[in-house]
Amino acid sequence: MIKEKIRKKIELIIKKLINKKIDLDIQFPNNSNFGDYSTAIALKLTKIIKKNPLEIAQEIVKNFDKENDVFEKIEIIKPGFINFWLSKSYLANQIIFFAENNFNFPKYYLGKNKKIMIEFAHPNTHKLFHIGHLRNISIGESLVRIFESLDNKVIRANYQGDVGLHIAKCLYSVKNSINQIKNLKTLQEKIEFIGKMYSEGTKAYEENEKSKQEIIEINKQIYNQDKKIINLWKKTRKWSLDYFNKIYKRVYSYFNRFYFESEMAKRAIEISNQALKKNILEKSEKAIIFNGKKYNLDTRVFINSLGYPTYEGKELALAEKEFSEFGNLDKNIHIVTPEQTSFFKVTFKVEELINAKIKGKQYHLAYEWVNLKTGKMSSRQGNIIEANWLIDKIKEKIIKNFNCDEKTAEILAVASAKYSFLKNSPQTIINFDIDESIGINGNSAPYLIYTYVRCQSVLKKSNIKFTNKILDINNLENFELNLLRKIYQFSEIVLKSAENYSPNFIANYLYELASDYNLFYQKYPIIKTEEKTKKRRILITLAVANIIKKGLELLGIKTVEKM
RNA sequence: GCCCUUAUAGCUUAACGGAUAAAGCAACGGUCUUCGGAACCGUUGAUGGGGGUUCGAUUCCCUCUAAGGGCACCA
Repeated sequence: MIKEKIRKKIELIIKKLINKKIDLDIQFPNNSNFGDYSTAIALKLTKIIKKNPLEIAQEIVKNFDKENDVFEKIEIIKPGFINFWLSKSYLANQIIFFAENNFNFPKYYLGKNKKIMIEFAHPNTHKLFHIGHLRNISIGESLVRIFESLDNKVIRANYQGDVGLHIAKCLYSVKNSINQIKNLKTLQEKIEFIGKMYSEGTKAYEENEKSKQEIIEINKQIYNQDKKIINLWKKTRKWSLDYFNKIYKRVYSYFNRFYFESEMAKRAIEISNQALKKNILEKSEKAIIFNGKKYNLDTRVFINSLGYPTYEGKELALAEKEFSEFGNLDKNIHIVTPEQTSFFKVTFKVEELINAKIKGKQYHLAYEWVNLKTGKMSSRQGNIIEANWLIDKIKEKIIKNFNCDEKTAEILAVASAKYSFLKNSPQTIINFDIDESIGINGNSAPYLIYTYVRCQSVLKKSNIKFTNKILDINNLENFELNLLRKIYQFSEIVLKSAENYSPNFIANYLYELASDYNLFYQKYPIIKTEEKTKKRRILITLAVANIIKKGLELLGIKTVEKM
């Protein structure tokens, strides 16, 4: 990585100047007039070295070994920026790698075992898989692929809630409508049925004291795997899981390990009691709690006064399994909404008090909600947007607007939905509007895929056989040079996405790359030009196509060859 | 009451303490005898208010306003 190279060289120079280590920022400037890499280190050093920043910059540049071939020039600009320009020949060589589908991804590990777990999706059974889950699974799937591309072993985990009051509410209503079950034919009908049962159960719970008591009783029965409810629970639970599996398949995800809340209860109680003996947890009003005051954290209940484990208690059992089933993990990334921040701070603390080895390895990636412009989604209000429904809707729109076949429309619809979530940072709340939010023009997946298809078409028509791939850098147009410089950045953008747990850097990079290519395509002939130029432009086209395909793959998005 | 987020153009969003705040949608105007027009170009338009730190703040700190979330037996 050239970035690291520059960093090390400057660090050495600075060490000689002031004998101190300094935080160096080296970046891709957002304006291409400022070179391929840029640093403001001279400006920062003015405090330490009492000199004019321009003088400091000159001192650094004077001692910087340019290695002839790699750097073309190094400029010092106005207040004290140092801008590095890569040479055309160096860029040309790099582009050949991309044209050969060799992306030179750096290795980036979150620890010495090179093994991480990403825990994502986690829908609750007996409920719909909605667009919030779709955002979650899109982010999770993408991060898995990004970390794998940087040479990590990634374990895909999914923690699904299959016990709890929401299920008791649902089953309460199911019991009252038990004779309807035999009329349910398709999986879709079954899912709609339990959805309806859930909202009826919720209503009964709130409006009728007797129903409420019954639901609480059912909840206990589920925990105890009571014969009175177990078969109905198993049956309806299976419907949900089948439905989830269909969705996972539809969006190209799979998991190495499904965890279920129902498998945690017993162990949760044991671990909590052990922690109680060690004074990590304490007893209060018949419950077992963690007193967070000492650590400036919230106080939370792990075992309730009836002796049942809460979500917190079960999390201890989950962590134990996760950290023991796959060898030594370096990091466990939980992709969960921010309202759980307090919950995770507390459970992480308790877990590391129980087992010091876990310390620092748990990470809560707080991704935000998808809200509706009309308000927050809530199953009680019945304004949930289901993931499948959304994808179907986009699919219809694509078929209507572009007149393409069903198979292509399916790929484009899934791509559009995922991309529209992934192009945003995970930490921003998305205010969702069905017509505006899922783009099929502009900065959208179909635009990227279209660009890819266009490249493929050019490549097919060009009909060039390369004996050896050499990119001729004579008479380079500025548009081409800009493209070379953009192409060059790909591997480092992937690294940046990993470092920040943010697939959106890749998404936005791909969009810029595709825009640059389309502009170039518009302005210059690729095939209808003299031989050397043609070969060069074909190589650029090949590199762009490969990067779009690979980049989308890292986002968990499929491409098509024709559309 | 205490704690945590968030506030960027009409709307939805980008921006790693840096250089002229970047796009899409919407609106308006243009490019077409094309290597795929699902494209390309142009115009209008923004950092909630007030302080501070810094050579430099959308980014860090304080404060006000507004919105969201969390703080013992829900998940």
